[in-house]
Amino acid sequence: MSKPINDPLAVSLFSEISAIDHLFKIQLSKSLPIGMKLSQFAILNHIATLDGEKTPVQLARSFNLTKGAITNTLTKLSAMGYIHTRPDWDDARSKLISISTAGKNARNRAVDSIEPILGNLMKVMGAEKTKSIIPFLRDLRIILNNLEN
Amino acid sequence: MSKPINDPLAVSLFSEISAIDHLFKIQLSKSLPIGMKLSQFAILNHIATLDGEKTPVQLARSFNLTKGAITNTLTKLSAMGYIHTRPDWDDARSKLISISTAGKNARNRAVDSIEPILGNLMKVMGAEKTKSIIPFLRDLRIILNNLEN
DNA sequence: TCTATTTGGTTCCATATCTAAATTTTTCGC
DNA sequence: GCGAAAAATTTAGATATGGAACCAAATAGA
Repeated sequence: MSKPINDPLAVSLFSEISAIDHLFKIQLSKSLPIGMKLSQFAILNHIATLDGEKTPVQLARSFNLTKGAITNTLTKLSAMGYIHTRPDWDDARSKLISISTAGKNARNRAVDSIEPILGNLMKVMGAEKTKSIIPFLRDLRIILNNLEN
Repeated sequence: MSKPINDPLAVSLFSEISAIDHLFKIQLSKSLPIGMKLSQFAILNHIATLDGEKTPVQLARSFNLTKGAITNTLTKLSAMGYIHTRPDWDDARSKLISISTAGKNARNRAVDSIEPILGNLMKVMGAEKTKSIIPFLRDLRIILNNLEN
């Protein structure tokens, strides 16, 4: 027999996460240098913190986006001079993306700009408490990421 | 003096939340009845769980969207017969939105369809653990929601 | 080796959202 | 009553993203 549980706990969890994500993105988008969009910052920030080279396909996997979407965003980042591109000498089909000095500066400007908000949030929420939450979120993200498509 | 902290904890927190939100929405969108979109389900689910009437402006505030965006989505929900609309007898400028039987059915179909995923997630993550996380998320959501615009 | 398949990337098109601003109608404070 | 504010709609347009078709290069296998 069917047994619809309709888990209110899961609904609460994802409702809160969805709301937080939405609200934070609103704040973040206000902090970006003019001309830079959220999708662009996400990739720029990812490359900046990883501090290495990434191929478009790797980025597509990291962000769970299609190759076309990544191509689109990388084209814009390149037009703004925020990234460098070089061939992959081991695989002529591929290319490697790295962040430029201008890209680092733009990224840092954005991060500095939201820093007050982040700092205040951490102060209110508590660093220890926050730190204890992250593993849960990471596990959840990994499980979701491994679901069959 | 300026003291850029560049809080890696906050970066981790919002990175994970963003990834979770994105991944979950992918799964959810696959579970929706054909023709129903994510933005429509979000509103439908909101009205269904609240089990009352809402004005477009209230919905716009709940979801942090513009009135235009809500009008757009409500028009589509109405065209599909998922919601009812009636005048607000106390304020002729306003109107009240409620969910229809067809809307409830469609919403329940969607929820039933993701139920296996949700159930499995809760089993893996642990109901108690999840329950202990929610207050943190709710607080964070409230703080973000109260930030100056 | 030759062929079939897979993979990295790009392009093009469709569509989902959403914002912003202008507009209409109604309400409300004074 | 009047002017300001609020509810809802309309319109125009920006953005992001998926999906499919396509090319070129790599790779597996017979």
